[in-house]
Amino acid sequence: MQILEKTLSIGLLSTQTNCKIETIRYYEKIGIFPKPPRTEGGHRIYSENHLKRLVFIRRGRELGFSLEDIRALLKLIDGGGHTCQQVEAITLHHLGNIHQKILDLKKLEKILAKISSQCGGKVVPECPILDALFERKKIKVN
Amino acid sequence: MQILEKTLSIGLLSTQTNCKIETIRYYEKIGIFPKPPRTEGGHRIYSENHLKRLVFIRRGRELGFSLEDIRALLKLIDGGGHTCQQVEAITLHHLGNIHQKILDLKKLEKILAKISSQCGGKVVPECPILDALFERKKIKVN
DNA sequence: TATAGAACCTGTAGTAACTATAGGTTCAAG
DNA sequence: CTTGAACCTATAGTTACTACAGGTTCTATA
Repeated sequence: MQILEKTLSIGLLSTQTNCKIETIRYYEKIGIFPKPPRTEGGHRIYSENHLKRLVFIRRGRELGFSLEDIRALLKLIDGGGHTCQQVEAITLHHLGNIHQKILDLKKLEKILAKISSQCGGKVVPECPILDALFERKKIKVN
Repeated sequence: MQILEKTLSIGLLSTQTNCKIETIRYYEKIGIFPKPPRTEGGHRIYSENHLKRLVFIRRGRELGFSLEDIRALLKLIDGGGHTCQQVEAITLHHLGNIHQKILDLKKLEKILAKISSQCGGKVVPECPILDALFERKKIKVN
């Protein structure tokens, strides 16, 4: 009884993971994705394990983790003896970043909305937005 | 009666605008900031007008405008016959982008917070965060 | 089995908005 | 006149890909 493992060409892996072929090769080049075996002619042959790992990477990217974050997570996984707390730490750090970014953007939104609302639509060079941009000091938001 | 205009070295311009020297030279290279006259030895000499324009660019960047947005705004200004509405259009477009980004990040925050909250701190490879990352389908957020 | 063309290969350059470095020149103060 | 701070150019690095160009291999059909 022979065990036949399912294999995938790079094109198939690409469509299954929604990850462009160039990106897969890029991941391989920067060492976040393992080099697969090749056919005689040099085409890459992937296994189910490769697929799983690429899904992990793409999912992490979707969730806004940097490739370095993901590299760290994969290292934990590969190491084997990882704690859930170690993983949580990376995640919480990332969450903090996201939260800060949201705050910054909200502030920005307020400022822009404020100066934009003063816009009268004049034809002459009298524009509160431009004035605000020429101002060196920051605009106060309440 | 002689008119003496105030001039600035690149270092002074840099400190006054909080913009690194390299960045100033970069802006010049990509054509968003005008080439200034030089001393005999080749050092750049800036005027008050340069200062004003650089403040404008930096302020725009602080507000999250892309350099291309800023280029467009400057073109309007330089053209002279710009409408406040044209300026508003660019701003509103930018505001839309910001708003979308906030929504995306909030969604992300929710997902991450959710999977992270399930974390028990186990030592063994049983971690809801990693499980979530290995999942191909998206996590539902209420 | 021959062949056409789809799929793959490598290597390089481009994207945004800077930052950093190397190796050299000019300026200003003492 | 000398010293060293400030300046100069040109190039490469950053993040996470994407997009070529120019060539080779695989596979399906006649």
